[in-house]
Amino acid sequence: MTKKDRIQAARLKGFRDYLPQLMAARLEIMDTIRREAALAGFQTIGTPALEYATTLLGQGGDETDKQVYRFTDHGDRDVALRFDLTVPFARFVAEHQNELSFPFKKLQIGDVWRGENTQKGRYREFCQCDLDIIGADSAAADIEILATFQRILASIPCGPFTQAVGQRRLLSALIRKLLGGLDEGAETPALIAIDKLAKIGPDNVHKLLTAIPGSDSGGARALIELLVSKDSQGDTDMHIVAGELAGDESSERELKRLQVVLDAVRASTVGSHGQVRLDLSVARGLGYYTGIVFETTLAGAPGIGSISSGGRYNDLAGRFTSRELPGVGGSIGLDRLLAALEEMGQVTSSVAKPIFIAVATDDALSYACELVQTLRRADIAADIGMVPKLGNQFKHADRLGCSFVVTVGGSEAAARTYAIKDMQTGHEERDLPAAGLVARLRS
RNA sequence: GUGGGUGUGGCGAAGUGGUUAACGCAUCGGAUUGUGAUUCCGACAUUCGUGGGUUCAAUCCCCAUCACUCACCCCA
Repeated sequence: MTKKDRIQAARLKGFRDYLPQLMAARLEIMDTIRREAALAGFQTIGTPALEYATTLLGQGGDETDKQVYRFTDHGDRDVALRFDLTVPFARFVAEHQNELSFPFKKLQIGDVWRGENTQKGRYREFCQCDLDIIGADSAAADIEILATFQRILASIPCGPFTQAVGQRRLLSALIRKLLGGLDEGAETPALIAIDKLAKIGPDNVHKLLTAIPGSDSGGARALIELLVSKDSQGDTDMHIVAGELAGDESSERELKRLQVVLDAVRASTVGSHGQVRLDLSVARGLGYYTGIVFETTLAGAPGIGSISSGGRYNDLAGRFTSRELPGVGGSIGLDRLLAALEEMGQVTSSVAKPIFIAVATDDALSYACELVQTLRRADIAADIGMVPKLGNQFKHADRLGCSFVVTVGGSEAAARTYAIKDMQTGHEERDLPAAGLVARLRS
């Protein structure tokens, strides 16, 4: 085959390969998430990567619909790759509602696809880890979600992080109260503008707000003022918010519940290197949130943006069923988190290095295989030399990072002995009885 | 979709209008056919993203195109 005929080995933009080191770190994070989620009583589910396009489209607005990978399959069906895990979950719940018992706590880890432009920490194929509790509109459910995300991130070596918690209904109430008579449908742009407060600053947000039809400039100023003012802990000042919304019964209820939730999450995550911050300016663009919303950023990688986010939604499955199922949940962007860890130089994994069995002469192969199996049966990771020349086998063992190399040849096979070399010190012991190998390595 | 940047071997990277395109890392082979990481020797780009133009001559100049990348938008 000439060079011209060869196909250029290349990946699609936004799609990644994972070399062993990165993949090991990735799997370790997944393990942590699984472990913590299971400890908190979340059950793992799975859904297909491909769904009917009608299931997925029309949920997040035009912007997201445009990014959906959509095509016609071999049976002429209009299909699409899932864009997130939440919408397929809504379909899942509607379809299996009689087989689930509520409240249902769910974990789902899976890849999703978005055909948007790539950027640092943003890919077209990436893994999300979603935790949701569906079938309960309670402070307890909100607490479980926030606290579990806290615990998970605290178990990952990602350094200090901040979980900023907002409340969509309270924010809406403030917008209605202060911005005056907004036109129909003008609340969403107001939310989006406020969401940018931390990023573009008060003045720019004020410009955006006053550009919205029906909004009041002085009110916008007051709203921003209120959102920016923080109490001694760095939280949005609850007393000011309470004063502003006094007399509005439902807001007072929401406020009280929010206080309970924050107190409980803080109490249950004492000692974690993550902190919870009340920040009512956290709004999140997605339209379906109806209660708490949250966004998590790492202190060590601010440029990466949010690595975990979510909130409460009270009728997610409404498109599929008449049954009203309130839920709260969120997701961790595994690949974005990994990008952050890479940026911080924190990609580590503690995968056990195997004991390497080097085969000095061909007549020892069967004996070497026997030793390898003995080690593996004893739960000790073991690898075997597969290339000619002992030197090459040692070189390979060295590159794998093996601490010990066990060497066997014809004479060892006959005597059922082995030689073992400590790769750090270079010291080798010979003629040890094979029967003691497992015990020798455990010591 | 809009704006900026960059394209030289697996990776990093030098280079110049003119005969063989530095170097480093990685990889492979040997020195050393029962012992690695050190050392030494050797191999590894008919070619500088692609197409066209200028020129006696282009990796280097010009045009186009594509790819990648960063930012905006949106979001994990």
